[in-house]
Amino acid sequence: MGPLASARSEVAAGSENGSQPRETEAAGVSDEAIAAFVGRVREEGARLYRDLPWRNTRDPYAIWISEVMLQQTQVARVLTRWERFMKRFPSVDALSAAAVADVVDEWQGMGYNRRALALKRAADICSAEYGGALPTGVEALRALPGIGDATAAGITAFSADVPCVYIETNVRAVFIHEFFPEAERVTDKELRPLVGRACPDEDVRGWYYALLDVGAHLKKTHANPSRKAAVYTRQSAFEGSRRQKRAWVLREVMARPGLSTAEIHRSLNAAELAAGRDRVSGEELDSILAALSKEGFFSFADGGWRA
DNA sequence: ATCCGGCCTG
DNA sequence: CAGGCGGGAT
Repeated sequence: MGPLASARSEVAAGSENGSQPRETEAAGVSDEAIAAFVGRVREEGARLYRDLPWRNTRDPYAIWISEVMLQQTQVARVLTRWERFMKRFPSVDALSAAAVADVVDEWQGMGYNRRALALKRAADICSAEYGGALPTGVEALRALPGIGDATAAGITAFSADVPCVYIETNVRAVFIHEFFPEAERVTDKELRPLVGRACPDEDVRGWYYALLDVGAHLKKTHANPSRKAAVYTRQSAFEGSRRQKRAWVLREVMARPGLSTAEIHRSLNAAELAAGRDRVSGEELDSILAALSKEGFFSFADGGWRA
């Protein structure tokens, strides 16, 4: 029995449950249909293959960094940053030895700065507990900060070629397009058995590259099928948002360590006014500083904020 | 405006 | 389960 036995039997069991509304649409998919689908994706994936730099390594660390960067950041931007990051922090131990501020600094421009903190924390754990290597297996990876189901499976598939259920937006797009064409809302719980059944025992890495490439292509030629995923949510506007101010405050403190709250408030208001927006209340700035401080980006000492 | 090879917290 | 979290490319 391979590691996906549970996913496979889940489907077998699910097919006897006629009360689920979508059984007729997807869970009743035959093994032959899955095999045909796999063949088509493999074929189209070969034509659409993207030779991305992080695909030319099996180093779990390098792949981990790429997977975290690719969490909600598009390939085109990661392409401009992955090698630079790898050069500056070439290994788990190098990342662990670095200062938090340097990791956050390197991350600037990637978005979702929390990922940099999680990366650094996970590196510390790996350095201390796993001798500077990443743990193996989805479970152990999943336990590290910043690594969820998708990233754990991605690292496992791409570095170890071990069968696993890797579900992210491109994979969702392909499976929804193929198996849930009429559905309005598809949950990962519904996708998981199918993704598990489709995953091969060998060349897992090639299989998921094909899925990613076909999914990315699908979104260019069709309305994004991932929009029908239950987890799909649209984000509120960035311009003028708290998130924008928060990112601005972090950059400001990184650039000019030791700033007082009042000084940050003054320059933030200047920036907001220059952008044609209202002043920011002291309460909002305090709240932002408290959040950034609590999350570990920086702290207050000697009258100023610094990383 | 849309959306990105998601994760974490309440 | 909902909401917060970046910022650039198209």
